Amino acid sequence: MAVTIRDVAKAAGVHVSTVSRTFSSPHLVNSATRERVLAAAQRLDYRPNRAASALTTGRTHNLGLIVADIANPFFPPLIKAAQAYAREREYHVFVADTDEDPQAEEELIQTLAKQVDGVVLVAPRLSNLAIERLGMDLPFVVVNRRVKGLSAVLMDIGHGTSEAVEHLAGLGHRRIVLVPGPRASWSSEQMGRAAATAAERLGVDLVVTGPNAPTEQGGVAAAAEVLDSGATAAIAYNDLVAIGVIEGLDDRGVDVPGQVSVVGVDDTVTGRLNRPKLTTIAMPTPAAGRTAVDLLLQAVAGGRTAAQATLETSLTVRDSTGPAPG
Amino acid sequence: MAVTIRDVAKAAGVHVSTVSRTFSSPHLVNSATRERVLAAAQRLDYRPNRAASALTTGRTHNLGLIVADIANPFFPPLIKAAQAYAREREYHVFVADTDEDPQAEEELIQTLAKQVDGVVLVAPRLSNLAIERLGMDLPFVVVNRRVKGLSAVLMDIGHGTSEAVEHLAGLGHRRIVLVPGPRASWSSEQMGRAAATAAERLGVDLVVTGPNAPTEQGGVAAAAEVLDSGATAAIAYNDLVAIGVIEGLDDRGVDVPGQVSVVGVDDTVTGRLNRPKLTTIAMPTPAAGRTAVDLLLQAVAGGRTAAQATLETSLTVRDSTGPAPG
DNA sequence: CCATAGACGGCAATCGGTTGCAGTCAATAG
DNA sequence: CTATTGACTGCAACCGATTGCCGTCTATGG
Repeated sequence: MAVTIRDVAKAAGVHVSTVSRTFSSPHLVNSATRERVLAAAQRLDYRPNRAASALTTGRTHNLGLIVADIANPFFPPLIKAAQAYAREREYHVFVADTDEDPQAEEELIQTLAKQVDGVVLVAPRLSNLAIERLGMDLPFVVVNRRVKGLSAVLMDIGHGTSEAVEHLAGLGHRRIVLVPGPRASWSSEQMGRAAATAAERLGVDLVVTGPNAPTEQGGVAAAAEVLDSGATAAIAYNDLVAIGVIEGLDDRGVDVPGQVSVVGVDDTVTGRLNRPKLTTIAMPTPAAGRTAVDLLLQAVAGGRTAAQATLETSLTVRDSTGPAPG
Repeated sequence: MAVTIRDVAKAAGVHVSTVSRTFSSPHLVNSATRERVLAAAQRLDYRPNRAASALTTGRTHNLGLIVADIANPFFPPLIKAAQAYAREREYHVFVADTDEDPQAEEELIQTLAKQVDGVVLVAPRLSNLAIERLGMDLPFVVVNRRVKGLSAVLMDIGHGTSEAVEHLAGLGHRRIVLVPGPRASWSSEQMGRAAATAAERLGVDLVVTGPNAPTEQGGVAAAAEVLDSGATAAIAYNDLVAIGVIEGLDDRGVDVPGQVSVVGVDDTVTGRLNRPKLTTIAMPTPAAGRTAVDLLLQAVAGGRTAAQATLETSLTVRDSTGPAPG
């Protein structure tokens, strides 16, 4: 039914192995022969059967991309970029979603393992130990996490956080409250550290609340704490939390940015379109997606090199921050 | 290296064909034998190689899901649901993104064709003819489009649109402006028709502007036309456009919903978190994703049955609509 | 003019499962 | 007691592409 390598071989008057070589190692076949084969392939609209080649070579030309929640606005730009970049390199991407469940994550990896050449894990929920173990069988790249022996892409929230603190201090804020995410989050930690350093350097007070759910509700709930802290500016774990905080403050009749300034993290569409437009620490998610695929393909092709890439973040100032009141 | 069917056969003391049958047609093997095989498989942590089975059966157990733009907030919930539903049925999903380019779409389908059992096309940009042609080789399901001979999932925007018009008329608006999307959009057409019918029935004026880009910018640009129309309420092509319209009106000092009411379409997070919270026609995107996969698997398993599923939309009232001024 | 290296391309085994066919064995009918 | 049937299970030929090995042919050096 479908056109196979044999049909092409017959049409070009050569052996199947020659056809195979024309595609996988062209330098091994005489250019005249090659032309003939390519012409026949073209004419018959031949397309190699990847399953067959996967069987012999062990390379599927597929990658897995595992995220916590596709619908969380943080992920789509990363998925989009990773997928486009992979496609340019003749790889297809399975996208899967764990619904934030570590066990689902592990099962997913297991079933995916045989069908992909490698997997990108974005902000995995699994324990390091589990990931290391899985990493022995299959190349992995982790994003926003550090796991011994695996390549990693880290979005360094530290720099952006410092910028945010400087920005707020520059606007006259003397007391800033940090509204972190879930307790175990790597980026929450990074933010805390960077904010503390910057605050000390600039002589402003830093208060930390939380932990909070990384959602709008989490932000709404945190609004009370923000007010109690006596701070005039808040840096939230991500844009959703920031929006929640703004909403919670609004419910209490507190104006943003008039009375309290709020900074988000991620630079999602949602934040960009929010009103007031969110000042936010932009995460280079498309670059992270591309870099992750890049490192993964290196690991697939090359050897056990565990490379690290650190991507910078920076502050994007919009309308949710303003001069300190008074 | 990896555990194969032969290892399991050896461990269980049976022939490979028996192992194969224990998995693919259990009823053909004696239950005692089956137990033994399963135990051995379990012990060795055997996982079938899908590439191998794809080679003989022609079934890859993979599906393709093609959307215009992963980062457009309309798609992620659909992708998420489709993927989860497919996984329950032991299918994996390749997600790919055409960047709104019909040619990329066609190429993508071509390269994907050999590696999937079927493809879901969401709001394809290709011509019907091209899709029909491709559909001869591979099962397809189209979402929000009708193509002869193919299964389709339609989100009937008509009902939601009528509700929106009724809602606005009930609030005293006598003149409503429709802010449609791109000229060729199927749903724009549906909306136009439904809005006209409802408006006539209720005796309110309906003005149509556009066409507009389906983005925030498109909405901002359309704000002037909205004002010129003299309408006190607008129904936009989607949430992004609605947000743009609100922003454009705000720039001109027009209050929403005080002076003009605005209704969006899609019910995206972005709209939900907008301020004012968007009144919107909710699209059942997760259900559409599931239904599409469902119909696709039917087409894959069964025959050439072209089923149609129509999903209803309905109005979700929030804060961007209010009583007509005056 | 002959030996030899190098370039090319054919041969066939192989990857891991699947499946039509046939053989074995015990139970049942006659 | 024998023929027949049905339930299992083994055998081996595939699926489509890859690749190590080897033979052939030509060009080149001595």
